[in-house]
Amino acid sequence: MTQEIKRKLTKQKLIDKGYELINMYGYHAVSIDLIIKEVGLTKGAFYYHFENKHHFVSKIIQERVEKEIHSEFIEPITKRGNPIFILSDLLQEKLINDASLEQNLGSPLTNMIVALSYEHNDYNLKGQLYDVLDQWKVALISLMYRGIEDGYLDRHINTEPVAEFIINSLEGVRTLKRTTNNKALFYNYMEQFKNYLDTLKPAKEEKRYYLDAS
Amino acid sequence: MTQEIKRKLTKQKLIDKGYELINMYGYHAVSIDLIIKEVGLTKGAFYYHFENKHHFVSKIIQERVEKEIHSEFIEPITKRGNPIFILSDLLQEKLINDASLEQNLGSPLTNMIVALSYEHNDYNLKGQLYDVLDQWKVALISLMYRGIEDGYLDRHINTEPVAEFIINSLEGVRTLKRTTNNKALFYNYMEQFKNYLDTLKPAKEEKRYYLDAS
DNA sequence: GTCGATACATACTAGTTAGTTGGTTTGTAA
DNA sequence: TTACAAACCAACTAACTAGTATGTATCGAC
Repeated sequence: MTQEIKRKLTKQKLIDKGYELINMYGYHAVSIDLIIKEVGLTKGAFYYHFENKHHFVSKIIQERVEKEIHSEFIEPITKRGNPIFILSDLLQEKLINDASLEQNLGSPLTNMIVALSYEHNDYNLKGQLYDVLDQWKVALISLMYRGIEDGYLDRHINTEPVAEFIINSLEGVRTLKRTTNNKALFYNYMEQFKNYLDTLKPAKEEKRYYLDAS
Repeated sequence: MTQEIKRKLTKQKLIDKGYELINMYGYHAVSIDLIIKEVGLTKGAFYYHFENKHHFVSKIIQERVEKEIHSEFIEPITKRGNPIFILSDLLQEKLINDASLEQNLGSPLTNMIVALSYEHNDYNLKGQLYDVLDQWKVALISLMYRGIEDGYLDRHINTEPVAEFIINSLEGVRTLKRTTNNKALFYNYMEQFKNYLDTLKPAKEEKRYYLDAS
């Protein structure tokens, strides 16, 4: 048992440091030599746990990138409620309040996509990354369907384009944040993101009549 | 004269091939050896024209990335007219109609940002990339101010957040397009982008009263 | 306590990397 | 025509790269 724990700990240390460095500098800019030096291990340890560098980054994607999208952006929207509030609260939390969420490193998912989309490998890295995006999209669509059922969203919205637009804009702003320390970028984004979400509200024809009558 | 032309031609060939390869595979994945092999030149030629690889990519940014943002996204919006039509027409053209615009290579600007933001170098690459974004933003803000003057846009919109949101979402969708061949991603984006632009219209209180009265 | 497997460490290889050095051709100005 | 410089070529280097081969300490089952 002790042995198994130590093994998993070592493997995790490599994955964590690899994730950290690759997310900052990029897959090709980070050598295995650097990673093992940073965690105080050796080549033997690395290649005992991973077949090669592609396999390594594949594990990073599934152990860190995918899980973080799940815990940070999928799990929090897997509930009932007003999607407009759920989403704006979530992004407020992640972009504004949560300073621990990497502020200038962009989005790990996009970083990997840019670095690995045209990489020849045996692990279908591109497909892995696409799947993460797809799961995220599905979660957003589900959220919206519940929102429609409960009358929070207009019945006529196209859920898939909306889900994609949310992901696109969020991944975009996080990525461009890499060029600047200006926190206003996230504040400004939140403002416009909320404006966009408002377009999803039901067209309140009845309510408007009511208001106009008063 | 012949000599000067040939010199500039050689330099341009290196820049063009470097841009093409780096945009696809990334800065660190593309070696100088590969580039010169592809254009049929040698190390001597490369280092006659460029101090080093960082200087090379710096030139690529200013000769290709920056100029393309200008000609593709800044120059076309430097005119009077309804910003909502100008912008949706432009993106329709670039994302849907113009098949020649690289379809699955993402945005060269974002690609460079992801690859070079944390690169130690003597050429302020990060600042170069930030400046391109900033020029783009300024052009969008100017477009919106003209649109406000002419009554196409609401006087109360925050032009800077709106400009940033447009850039964020567009760079986002182009980047995520790297994971898939599905053209629907761009179609869906256009749909929601237009919905977002509609939020910038003037709040037609008079008109609503008029319509309600009819 | 022995013994084999586990979890590494050490030392190495072959290929690649950015960059350098010195030479060669070619245009051009006198 | 000569002479010089611009534009390039060819061969090299030192450092780094991913990956391998082999050795070793420690753990746990018996």
